[in-house]
Amino acid sequence: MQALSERNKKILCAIVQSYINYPDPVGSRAVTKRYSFGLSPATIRNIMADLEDLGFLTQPHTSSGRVPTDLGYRFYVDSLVAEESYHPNIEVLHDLYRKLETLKNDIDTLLSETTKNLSTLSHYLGIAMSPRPNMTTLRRINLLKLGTHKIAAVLFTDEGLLKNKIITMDSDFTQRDLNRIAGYLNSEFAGQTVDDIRLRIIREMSKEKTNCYRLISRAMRICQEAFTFPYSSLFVSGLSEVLELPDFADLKKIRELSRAIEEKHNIIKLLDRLSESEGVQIVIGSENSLDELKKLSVVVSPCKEGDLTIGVVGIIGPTRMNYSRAIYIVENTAKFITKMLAER
Amino acid sequence: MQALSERNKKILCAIVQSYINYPDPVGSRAVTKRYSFGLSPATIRNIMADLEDLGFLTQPHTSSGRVPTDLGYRFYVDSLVAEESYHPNIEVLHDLYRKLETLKNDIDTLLSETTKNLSTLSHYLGIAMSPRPNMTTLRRINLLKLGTHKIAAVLFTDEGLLKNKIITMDSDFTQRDLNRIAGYLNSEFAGQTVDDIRLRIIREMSKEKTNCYRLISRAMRICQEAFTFPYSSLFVSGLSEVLELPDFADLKKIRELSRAIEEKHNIIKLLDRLSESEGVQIVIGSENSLDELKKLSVVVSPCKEGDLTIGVVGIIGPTRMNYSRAIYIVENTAKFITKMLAER
DNA sequence: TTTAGCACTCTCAATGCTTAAGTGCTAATA
DNA sequence: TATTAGCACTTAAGCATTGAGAGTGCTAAA
Repeated sequence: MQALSERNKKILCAIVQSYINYPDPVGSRAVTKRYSFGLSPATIRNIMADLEDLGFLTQPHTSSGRVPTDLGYRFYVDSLVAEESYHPNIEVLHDLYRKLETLKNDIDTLLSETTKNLSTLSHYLGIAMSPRPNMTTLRRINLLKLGTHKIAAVLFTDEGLLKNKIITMDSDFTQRDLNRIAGYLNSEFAGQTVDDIRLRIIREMSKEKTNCYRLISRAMRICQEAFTFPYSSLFVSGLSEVLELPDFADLKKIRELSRAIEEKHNIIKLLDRLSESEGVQIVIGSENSLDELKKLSVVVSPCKEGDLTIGVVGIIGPTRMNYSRAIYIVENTAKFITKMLAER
Repeated sequence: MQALSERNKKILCAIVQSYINYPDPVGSRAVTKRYSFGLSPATIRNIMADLEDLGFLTQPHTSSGRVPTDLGYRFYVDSLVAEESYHPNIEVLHDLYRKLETLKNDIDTLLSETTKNLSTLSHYLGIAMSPRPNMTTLRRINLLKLGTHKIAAVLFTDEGLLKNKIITMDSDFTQRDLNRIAGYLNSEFAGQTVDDIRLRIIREMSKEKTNCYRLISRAMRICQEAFTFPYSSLFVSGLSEVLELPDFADLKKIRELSRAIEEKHNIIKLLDRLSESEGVQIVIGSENSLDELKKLSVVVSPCKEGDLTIGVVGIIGPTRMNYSRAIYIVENTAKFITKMLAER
């Protein structure tokens, strides 16, 4: 079992390419017809058998054409340089995203609309996520008295997130109290991540018994609630788009897909991990650690402004995905969103 | 063509009931077997033919059992009094909703979790919607300076909604300016609905040229943005639940369903309309004005606290729905949510 | 008015048959 | 030695046929 010859690499890529374009297993004759390697079907057959032995291809059943394995797709994606594949014109993308300009102050709506763009462009599921509030850097906190025992905490972060929480307290506060507390919190905590702040609060709280400053002890109690955010918002759209694909022609596949996207929790974790790196990340089928995604591929890119991750955008689709196109779309979407958010 | 005899009504209901329990068209023999009317299949056949003529039943094809039409379901639902049908124990519901107690200050998360409850309980799609900010009554507005030219407007409404918006202005403001403007706005607008306020602002703006008070003219410009909310949040979940139903066994139906739930816009409008009435509302198949919903049924109930609508919860499922159970679930869910929100 | 009986209709699952696509292997060829 | 032509073999998929089963409508009898 020797390594891949240059020629065989090309043939492997051609097979993958062909399968991506036409949803049928590709046979030896199809390869000779669609690509001109100057080889006869019989030779291609031999090579295909070799590629199968190496784990790049499989046969759905004896005597049908070959289909790429996840390893095959991986090889193809890794050797994708500048495919001649047809992409949506950059202008089209530009126009689509220009329409979202007005939303740049409302991250959630912006991201949710972005997923619609992603899915109409790619015909796969569009996904987008705002940064987890827990990982963001506090710029400013304001406390507003809403009613007896009720306080609104308004958090504003470096990433441009504006989050609010209603807190119900045992004791009552005047707005003046709250201003002083907020002032204290800002001086102490501004510039730290919400997570770090939470940690510090827990430490402070344990010291609290011995703490004679009422201000601080009260501030701590408020914070404990204010800095606890239950979720990061994940937006998904384009289900009806995906259901048109031949890859999701049977009920079982659809069930799997729907389960995958209902477990937002898991996808959030995945995206969190993927958004640590830079640029477009691609996870193909079984490479995925999540069971629900083992038959799907994920193409995502973080939107980064310097070191700050201000969002993640991407696509989920079948492993038989037009990767070249998907990468192009995700890459440029990330660029547009980043630019838009940077201009705020 | 005479009106329905009492006996025929009972038989119609029995047929609908049977079809709801078992997903196969019901034949004359099945009726005599499952319900004891003391009549032979032949008689039932005659009656069924009559019921078909009256538009309550149809046959998928000559020589199969009958299936209720939307009119048939409507008749059944209207004559549902206290069905003996088996409902989830009220305790189960109670337990499920008690788990959401901690979310009562965060309406969006509360509603989103509620849809999950609704769908696991009913096996249909769970839906929930918070009131449109536009229709809510302003209790209080606060303006916070975020940075140069950037203001956060925090709105708090009688319904307990807390909304914020980031506004970018041409000119800069000090926090003192903003406080004065907010004070003015509160004295002028508190107690009015956001929609009314918008109207008034437009009127004020046209007078503005002649208005020499800088305070007011500035306030108006801020408001114009602050009181424009793009959407009302609709939560939907339970797709994978629904895909298990025999009613959605074929691809076409699933596509229709997925298109229906991606048009959130339309559903929001529908729910808005339905939430004006009180108690559980039921819309069956073609009774629905939306094309996407013409093959589905909707069971919803507003959550009302006095005159204030603080949310809508409900279920979307096939017309072949266990209405009795659905009504029970929706009714009690609405009660729990209302109670929970009233206790805030 | 109800019922039994019967011919008729339609779906559905199973069967067998044919076709088309594609393979692997062997032997001939450059 | 690598490539190719040829051929037997495998499998899925489409198609018509068949029979069973469920259900109907109608007629005539109770």
